[in-house]
Amino acid sequence: MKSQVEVVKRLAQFGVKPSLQRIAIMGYVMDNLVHPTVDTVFNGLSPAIPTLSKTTVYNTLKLLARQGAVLELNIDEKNVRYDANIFRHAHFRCKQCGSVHDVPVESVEVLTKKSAGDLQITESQLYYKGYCGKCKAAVASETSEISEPQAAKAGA
Amino acid sequence: MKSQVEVVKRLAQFGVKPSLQRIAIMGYVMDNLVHPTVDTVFNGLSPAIPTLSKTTVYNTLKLLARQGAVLELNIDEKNVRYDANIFRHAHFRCKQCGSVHDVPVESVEVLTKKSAGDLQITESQLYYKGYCGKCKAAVASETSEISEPQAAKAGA
DNA sequence: AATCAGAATTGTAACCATTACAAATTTGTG
DNA sequence: CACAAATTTGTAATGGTTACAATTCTGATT
Repeated sequence: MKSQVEVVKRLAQFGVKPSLQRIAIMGYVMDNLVHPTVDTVFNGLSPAIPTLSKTTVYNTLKLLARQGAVLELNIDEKNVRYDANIFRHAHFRCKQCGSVHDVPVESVEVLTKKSAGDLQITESQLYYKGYCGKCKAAVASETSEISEPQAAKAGA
Repeated sequence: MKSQVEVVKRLAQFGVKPSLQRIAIMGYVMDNLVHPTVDTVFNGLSPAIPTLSKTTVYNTLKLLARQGAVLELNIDEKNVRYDANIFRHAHFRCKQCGSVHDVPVESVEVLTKKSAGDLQITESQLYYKGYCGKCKAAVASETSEISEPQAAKAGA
């Protein structure tokens, strides 16, 4: 549980004026580094802030992303995901269970801001896809076994 | 204009049975390497194939992507984009005009398939964002005009 | 050629994440 | 306290994508 002070500090650092909702949302994302979606954040805070509107969650996360206080991930083709870890790192999404994991980037220079030709680069994202530890085994056995074409879906 | 033979060859190479629509769609994407959206492909082919259904374009492009005959780009948060250039390269999207450009990847090893810890990586995408040559100048003059309190902070 | 099964295509109707918008509430300031 | 600006809220669209059932096409067999 991040202290309120740390959360407000993050907001201030990126020029976001604090409010009850903004502190709660920023705090939630800082506490839950599992790359939550808007719905996840909303459902997580809704009990504590019953008046919270989903529109506020949308707007606030967009604001935080615009100001650089959080990262906006488009690795999930369904929903946008948010990441309070703003240090340089890559992301991995499991094609089976949909979970998103952090991946350290060893060759940092590839992601560094720079100009390529006449393109002025301001941001970059490195996305990996594949199968996470839990799903790897299940998928492997599925494809190697002859039986059930669809049925075997091993509890993920 | 790619020859029909080349298009059919691409389909065969990735195990896609050819049909009038599939050849047209695969051909369009091979001819138009500007990372077209589903709508662009549909509008481009619609005059020549008046009976074409947008659902077919959706289904076919998804099929081609699943088989590896084209790349599916999620760099545009609005629409999925498709790329017939399946050689390893990165992409850049202009935050102003939305155009998507190819970017050669100098450090190829970062994008190579591998296993990171217990993650089995099968695909990767490197996305850059910023301002293209055309928009760079316009945006620069905009922000430098009168010093705005917001612009200074958001620069990061 | 006629038939028939499976595959591919089509069109319509949903789905659902996201945004637009206007009203209501809160906040800061004199 | 009062007023203006900023923030939050709820509802109503928007629009890309998918589900689904009906139709059409393909290709093998007779």
